[in-house]
Amino acid sequence: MVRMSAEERRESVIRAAITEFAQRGYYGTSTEAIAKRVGVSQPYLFRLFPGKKAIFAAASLRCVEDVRRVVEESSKGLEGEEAVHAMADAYVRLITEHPEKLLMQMQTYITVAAAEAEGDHEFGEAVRKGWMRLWDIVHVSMGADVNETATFMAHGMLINTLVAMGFPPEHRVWEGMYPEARVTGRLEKS
Amino acid sequence: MVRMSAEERRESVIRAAITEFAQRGYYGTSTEAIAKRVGVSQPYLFRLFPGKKAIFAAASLRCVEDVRRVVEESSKGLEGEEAVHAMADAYVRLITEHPEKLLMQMQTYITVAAAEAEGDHEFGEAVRKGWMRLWDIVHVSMGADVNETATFMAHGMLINTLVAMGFPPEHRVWEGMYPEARVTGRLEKS
DNA sequence: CTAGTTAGTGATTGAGTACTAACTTTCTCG
DNA sequence: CGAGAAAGTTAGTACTCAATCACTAACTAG
Repeated sequence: MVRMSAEERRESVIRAAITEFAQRGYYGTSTEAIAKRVGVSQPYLFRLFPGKKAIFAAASLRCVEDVRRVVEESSKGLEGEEAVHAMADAYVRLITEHPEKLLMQMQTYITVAAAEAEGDHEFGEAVRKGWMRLWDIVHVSMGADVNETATFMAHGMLINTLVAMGFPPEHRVWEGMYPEARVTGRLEKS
Repeated sequence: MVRMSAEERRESVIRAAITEFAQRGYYGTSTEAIAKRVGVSQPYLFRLFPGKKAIFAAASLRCVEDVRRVVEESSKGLEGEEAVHAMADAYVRLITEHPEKLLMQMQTYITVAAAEAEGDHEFGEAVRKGWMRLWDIVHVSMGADVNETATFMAHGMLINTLVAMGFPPEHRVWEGMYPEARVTGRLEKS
C-alpha cells in the first residue's frame, strides 16, 4: 500500500473518475469502481470529496480545463490559418490519445442539463465559464470573426459526435471535415 | 384505468421513455419512473419490451427517426439556400418544442459509445444508419457539397451542445450562429 | 519515546432496482 | 352466455449502491 498526501490522492481520484464517468455516466458509475481504479477503499473517497457529485464535478471541470489548456498552448504565437490548423490538430490529438476526455465532455454537457433542470445552477455556471474561456481563445486566434469561431467550434462538436457514435475513420461521413479530423479512431475499452 | 392495445401502449412507453431517459440517461432512469409516466404498473413494461435496454433502444431510434422525418419534410421540393433555411428552421423548432428529443439524441450518442465498448455493435449500427439517412437528405438538399453538408451538421451539433449547457438565447455565444438558432431557449423540467 | 495528526480500512445500513411468477380483470366473439 | 385471449396487477427476489461509523496503521514534531 502506497501512502499519499490527500491532495495527491484527490488527483488520482479525478483521473480515475474521468475514465469511469466517461464510459458509464454519472449514474452508471459506482463509487466503488472509481475506488478500485485508484486502489483505495470505497469509503475513503468520501474523506477526499464530500460526495459522488463533487467527484463528478471535479472530473468534469478538469476535463474542460484540459481541453482549454491544450488548445491555448497549441495556438500560442500563431494567427489566422496557422492557428486554426494548430488548434484543430491539437484537439484531435488530445481526443485520439485520451478518448475518455471526449466522452467525459459529452457526459458533462448532458449532466449540466440535468443539474439545471433540478435547480442546481452552480455546476452549469462553472462549465459555461470554462467553455467561454475556450471560446475566447479560439475567437482571438481566428481573428475575432464570430462566424468562423462558431464554425470551428461546431466542427469540434461534430467530431465528438461522430467519434462517440463509432464511425470508423475511413467512413464517408468524415468527408468534408478538416482532414486532420480523420485520424480520430475508435474508442477503446479500458 | 384506460385499456389499450399492446401496440398503443408500446407507443406511450416510447414517448415516456424519451422524456425520462433524456433527463437522466440510461442508468439514471428507473423503469418505475417510465411506468409511472405511462400510468401503468412497472412489471408490465416487461411484457411490452424484453428489458430496459430494449426500451432505451426503441426511444433512441424513434428520436433519430423523428429528426430525420422533420428535416426531410421541411426541405421537400426545396433546393440550395431555401432548403438550408427550411431545414435549420425545422430542426430548431423541433428541439425548441421538444427539448427532450435534443437531450435524448445526446444520450444516444454516449450510449452508443458505451455499448460499442462492451461489444454490442447492433445498437450502434442502427443509430449510425439513422444518422446517415439524415446526412444524405441534408447532402442532396444542399447540392451534394460534402463540406457544406459537414458544416451544416456541425452547426446542428453545436446548437445541441450550447442548449444542453444552458446558454440563454441572448448570450454572446450565439453570435455567429444561424440567426434561427437563437430562438432556442432553456430546457424545462418536466 | 510519546502525543497528536493524517491516511486508510472493514462492516454495515437503508434505500432503490431490474426482472419474475402467479394471479385478476376486461374484452371479444361464436 | 361462456370460453379463451389479451391487458393488466400484486407480491416478491436477488442484487447494487452511496454514505456512515468506528476503528487501525503510519508518519511527525517535540
